[in-house]
Amino acid sequence: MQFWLMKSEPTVYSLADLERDGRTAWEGVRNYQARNFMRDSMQPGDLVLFYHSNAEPSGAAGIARVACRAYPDHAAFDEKSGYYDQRSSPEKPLWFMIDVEFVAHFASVIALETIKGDPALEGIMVARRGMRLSIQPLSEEHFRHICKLGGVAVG
DNA sequence: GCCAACGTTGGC
DNA sequence: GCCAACGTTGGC
Repeated sequence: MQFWLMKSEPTVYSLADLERDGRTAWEGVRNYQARNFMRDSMQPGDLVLFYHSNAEPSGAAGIARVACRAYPDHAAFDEKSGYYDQRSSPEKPLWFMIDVEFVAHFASVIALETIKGDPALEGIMVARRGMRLSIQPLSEEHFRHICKLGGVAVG
């Protein structure tokens, strides 16, 4: 079992949206490193910190869970989609996605500022300056610590 | 294969 | 809205 952080702009898709939907396809990832994490490493049952970026405040909003193995991102095949990529086809898909399902909201958002200032979270990738990767691996210790800050018991 | 130009991300 | 960081593209 691995732990992940996944970013989403709440004005585009928030944790509250995921709670309403129950489960959603994480379409539109167009970065090779993030794609490789989804395609090669993410397993059903892995836990995810749902991170709100470009938000007030930006930070970890709650928890989601990986719901299935990676499969081709069909938004890349759809010419009308903003995520369309002509290099990807159903025969030879370039981009992949997973489904995530809602688990829990934190009592309040754990702000990036809080994460950066917490010695227990030293070295966490999201706190690194200029870190733009939208899917990041996370140590179990860091994951559990943030859940504790958020008032949610996991496992 | 180098690297400058360009586009995007995302905190602030 | 600004701009630093950094990924991608494309000319050579």
